[in-house]
Amino acid sequence: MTTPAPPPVVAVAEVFRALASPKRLQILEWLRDPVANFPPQRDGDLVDDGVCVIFIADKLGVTQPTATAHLQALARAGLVTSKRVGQWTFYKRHEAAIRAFKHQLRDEL
Amino acid sequence: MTTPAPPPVVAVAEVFRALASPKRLQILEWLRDPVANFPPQRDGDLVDDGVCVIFIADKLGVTQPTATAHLQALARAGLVTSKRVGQWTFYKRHEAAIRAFKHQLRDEL
DNA sequence: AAGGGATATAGTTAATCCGCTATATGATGG
DNA sequence: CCATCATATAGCGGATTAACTATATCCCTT
Repeated sequence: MTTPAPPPVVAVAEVFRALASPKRLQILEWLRDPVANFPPQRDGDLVDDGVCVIFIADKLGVTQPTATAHLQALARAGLVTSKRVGQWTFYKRHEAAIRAFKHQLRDEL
Repeated sequence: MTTPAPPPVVAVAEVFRALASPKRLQILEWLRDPVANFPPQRDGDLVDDGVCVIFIADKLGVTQPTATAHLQALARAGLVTSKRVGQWTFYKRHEAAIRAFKHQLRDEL
């Protein structure tokens, strides 16, 4: 499952819902600097492609399906994108969407 | 129950949780301009004191206890303050806390 | 083509959330 | 005081969430 780059139109409340979880906030924070927070990856660049699910699951201390669910929630909110490369799915921050969300808050909150 | 003015120290995730609800977002938006959004109030100034629970419940289309629960959630997150005056409890936005939260997001999100 | 590895999905359980009704509390006004 | 009004709390049912295990799918490698 690969999430396209253009930020999906998502209700503000749904973005907040995605952010209303310490685990998901933790993921977003780690993804700000993947090289510093995750081991080297063979088949994809940590920065350009993103981080594979298992690294995130391990570091979060949850099983792989649970990590997948968290990452999909973030993707539905448009905060991360996913990129399938072979058998891996790499997730990374969708910086443009995050920036757009912050600007929206500046006006609407 | 009156909430004191100084913004309580609240985990970011809890603020997001409070914001992850269309009804609560609606309340916050209405409270940006109480005079435009609510009828005149006899025993308290809409702007200075805040808006009473029943006005908000009616406009939200929920019962009074449900509105109280939403308002308490917002208060726990530090986004609104409450002020008891006689038999009324007036709620209004805690602008300083909201501003502080937005600044925090600018750095941390 | 077969085995194995990475991810996704299905299904379960416990916990939390959201709405309601009923009731308690607290203040006001005859 | 007593009735009433505004708010808070208690308690309940239905819906969602978060975690898990088990399994399916998909892709690579041999």
